[in-house]
Amino acid sequence: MYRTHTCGELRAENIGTEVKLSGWVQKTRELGGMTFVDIRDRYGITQLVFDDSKNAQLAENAANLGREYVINIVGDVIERESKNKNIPTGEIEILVKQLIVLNESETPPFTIEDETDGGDELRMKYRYLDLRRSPLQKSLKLRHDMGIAIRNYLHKQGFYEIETPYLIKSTPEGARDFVVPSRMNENQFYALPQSPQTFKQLLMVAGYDKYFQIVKCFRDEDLRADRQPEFTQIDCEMAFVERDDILNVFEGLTKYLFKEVKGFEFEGDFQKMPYDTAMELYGSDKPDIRFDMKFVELTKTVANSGFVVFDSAEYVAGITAKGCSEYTRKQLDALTDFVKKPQIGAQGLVYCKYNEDGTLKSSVDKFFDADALKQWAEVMNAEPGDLMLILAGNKKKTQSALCELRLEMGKQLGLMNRNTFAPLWVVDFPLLEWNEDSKRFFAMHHPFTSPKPDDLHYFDSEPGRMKANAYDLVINGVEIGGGSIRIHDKDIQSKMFDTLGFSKEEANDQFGFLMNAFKYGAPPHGGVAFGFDRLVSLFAGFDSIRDTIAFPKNNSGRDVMIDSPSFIAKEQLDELNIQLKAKQ
RNA sequence: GGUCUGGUAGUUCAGUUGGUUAGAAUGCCGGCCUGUCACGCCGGAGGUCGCGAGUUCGAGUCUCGUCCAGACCGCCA
Repeated sequence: MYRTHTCGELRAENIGTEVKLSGWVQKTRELGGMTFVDIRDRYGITQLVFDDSKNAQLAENAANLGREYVINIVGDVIERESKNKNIPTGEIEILVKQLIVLNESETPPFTIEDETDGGDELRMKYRYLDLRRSPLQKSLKLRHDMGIAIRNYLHKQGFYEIETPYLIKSTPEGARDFVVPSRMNENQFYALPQSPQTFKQLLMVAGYDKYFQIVKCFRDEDLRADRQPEFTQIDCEMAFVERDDILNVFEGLTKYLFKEVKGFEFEGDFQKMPYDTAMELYGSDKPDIRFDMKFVELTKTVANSGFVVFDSAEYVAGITAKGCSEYTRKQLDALTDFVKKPQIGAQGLVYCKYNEDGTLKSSVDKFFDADALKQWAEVMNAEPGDLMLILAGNKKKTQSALCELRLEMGKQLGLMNRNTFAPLWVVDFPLLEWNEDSKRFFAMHHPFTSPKPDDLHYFDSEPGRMKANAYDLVINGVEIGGGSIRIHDKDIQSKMFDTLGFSKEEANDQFGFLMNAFKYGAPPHGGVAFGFDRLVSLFAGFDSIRDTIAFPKNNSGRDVMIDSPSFIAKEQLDELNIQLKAKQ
């Protein structure tokens, strides 16, 4: 037996008992005749004490312990002479009688402490050491707790967790597939699933009308702080439901998680906002509604002034930053530089200060007199003390630039509190997106998404006008997940493939199994998938999802600890009948 | 595919206009220290300035290339 207790549980009431502990050496503090050693496991830290005058050999052995040695001790719990109120075990210490070194350790390349001195690169290379640190252990515990809560909730609601295969079939739509060669089927490849989409629909056809799975998905696309090549979804599907049945269940799940795991309760129902409204008011399909600062369109208000930037613009809109009329020239220049960054892409920024004394000062006074500016203020709901920031140009680009500016102002004004949670459902997405390069429509969500029934008649006349019965859950400007009511009618599905430019043969080749299934009584169904990693990082207050994952990959999709991906032996390639091509 | 930022001691960083032997903190090693808990004090070791070219009398510093890491744009149904 290695231990009678963990390193985090001994308290004053244990004084006088003999205990056995195992753990890692956090730190040794030698004070001449006396040595203190902190022993750590995932439950906490306990102080060991060695007294030279009582056992000189033992004290010397203790003094020779290095950081991260794995040790096993037997000793008596005693009351500390000087207590430490900062840690739960601070009232007691262990007077050690026996010390066994279970394993020595090299000095780790960074300190195993809450605030480590290690940089990201090093921490990733030695991830198993990084994972010893308490913030990471808390993060993985949070992830575990959330997983359990999700399973409990959905189980109680009558859902079955059903596994679906990882080795599936490559399909042309959507993200790039990760591909796996098949040895037994020469020159053929499996693909790893981008999501279990078609399988969960087949489970609906099979009559498992409430399905879920906490499941890995794989997409071979470029990465970001909140994107990994393999990530985890809470994947769900229900049959005999309409949109609001699904929203209710998963709004319920979201509220349950916040309450169980964070002790946070939402008031009332989540807002439902049509996509068009989200774009108009926030310039984004995932608006951060922790703060207001909505867009106000000014295209008509500012028309025909002689200011060519506005006059020639398809779209002019602005936001009102409360209490910012005192912004200095330097701050305004910085905002202008911000919107002109290539990533933001605006040509310039027009501002108008509504001064405390009621006067108005804009960067375009040459073209607009006081009355005109007053009218801006009225339309934009600005009051003395406020600052109006206005962008103009192509509608789509200007909306997205103004969205970035709004978020930047929210950041500068401290309106994006990590402990505030503002959820909403964005609904009624466009069904299709026109792609200019390939001159064809793409499904905005995926090709199995049902059009809104009222829009079905546009299929032949104006497909681009159709709205989808699709929805996203957005919290604090993060897309937590989304879903849709699916097409369950083989004729509509076939029409959808037509519109997406699939020939009958292609559709049959790629998705024939689904169309076939739909011939045998497919129930109306729909579902949702939440990004589990993102949800955990939102709960943990992280900017990146990486520290919610035990072994994440870096920016380039590499695991720097195991050094993957890697080359494989020629024999392996031969067996797979694969020949590598030299890079051009 | 693109834009930007960074790479100097085990680690985190500083390093001026291109100029003597590249510094600090921390960690590590040795010594002292009986109530520390960021222990303290004294001493010591520790450097391919990412890599390769170039400019120069002289490059950590300037130029070009390249590799690595991070953030973002494109991309991610």
